Amino acid sequence: MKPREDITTIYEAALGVFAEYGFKKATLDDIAAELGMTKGNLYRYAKNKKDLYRNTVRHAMLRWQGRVRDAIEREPDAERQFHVMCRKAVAYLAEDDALRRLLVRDPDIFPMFPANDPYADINANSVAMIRSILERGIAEQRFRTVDLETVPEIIFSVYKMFIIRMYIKSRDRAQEEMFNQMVALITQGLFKTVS
Amino acid sequence: MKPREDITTIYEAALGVFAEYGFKKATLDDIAAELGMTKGNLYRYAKNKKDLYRNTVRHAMLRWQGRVRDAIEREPDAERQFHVMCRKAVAYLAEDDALRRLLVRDPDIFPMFPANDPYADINANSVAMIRSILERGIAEQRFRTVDLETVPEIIFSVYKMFIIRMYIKSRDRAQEEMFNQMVALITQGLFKTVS
DNA sequence: TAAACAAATAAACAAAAAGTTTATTAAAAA
DNA sequence: TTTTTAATAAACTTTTTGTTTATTTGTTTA
Repeated sequence: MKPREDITTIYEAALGVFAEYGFKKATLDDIAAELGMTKGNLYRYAKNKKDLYRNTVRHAMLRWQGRVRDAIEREPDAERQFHVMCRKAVAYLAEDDALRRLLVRDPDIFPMFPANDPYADINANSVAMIRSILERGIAEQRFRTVDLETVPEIIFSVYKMFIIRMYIKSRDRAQEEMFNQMVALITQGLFKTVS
Repeated sequence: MKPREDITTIYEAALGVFAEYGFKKATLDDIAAELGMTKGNLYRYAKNKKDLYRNTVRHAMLRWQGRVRDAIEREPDAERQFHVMCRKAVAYLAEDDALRRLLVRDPDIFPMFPANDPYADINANSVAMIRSILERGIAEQRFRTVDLETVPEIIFSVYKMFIIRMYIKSRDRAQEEMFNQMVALITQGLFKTVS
């Protein structure tokens, strides 16, 4: 059988087109042309346009999340991990023009109300990542004891909100200042010794 | 009767939408929404979509041309006029993001072959402007005597080509250097005393 | 105030475009 | 060669979009 096109290249092409035109104005013909194939063939990789879009966003978000995860893996303690996580998450998003454009356009990616969040599983991973850092910090007696059910969720929500604010209103010095202050605030509330 | 919407605001809105999406992906609904009216009403201002597009481009080009004309009007002699014309034409285009985007997207605006040029009359004005500068320079005995039938056309064509090159391939230092050299070359060929 | 007029809308219509399905072709592996 | 399936091309369906038309709304003016 003819070797199947790597699904990642499909998502990469789709990401570019969706980011450029938005979901509505992007057509399957555009994406197929980008890939040098016909639109009918796209239906071997996704069951419809909406599905292709969702999986494309999912792919980009997972890559983003993966990069953050990789970055914190090498850090020696929970305090460093927390710090690096906060910094790298924005830094990597800043590098990914396409994902950023989608994030600004599509309110479903980071919804204000998490009910029916199409990317709930991915966001759950992020919350889990935060929780495991907190767990470790508490176990090592570097963090204050906090409720591991609610606090990771809250931290994630606040972080999400700031990212949206930073990019929907064009990123400027004032926004970054607020972001830094927010991270400092969370950090101070969390760490036993403020570093 | 209800006062008619100023045609300039129509063109301004249309310019923004056409520049953002391109002719094909821009819809009359988009433009009407931008103006806070319904698409049907647009047919009081243009006889169809293509016509609206043409007039929109025409409007933007005339404004561009007008600014250049204003800039050279105050200059004291033909040499200064020629110099300012060359400089201001690129400078004003650099300021007009929307027109620049259209110019890059739509090969009909500055066609390689002038036959069936939809903006022939506007471009003719530019040629005429160049010709009048040359006439004046020759009359004042500051320019060499050149053929006023062909030389203005040639200068305009060369200039056009450089503008297209500068913006289709992203504008960079090397491109600007070439542009400067071209202007210098024409100037040296034209002026009796090189300034 | 009422008639006249034009601008704007909303809805209808036609044509084009875009999403989806299917029959067929072609290319690779067994 | 046979089998398998990726890919295509074309058919089909639905939606969108360009265009027209009947109606409404708001101004002017007689």
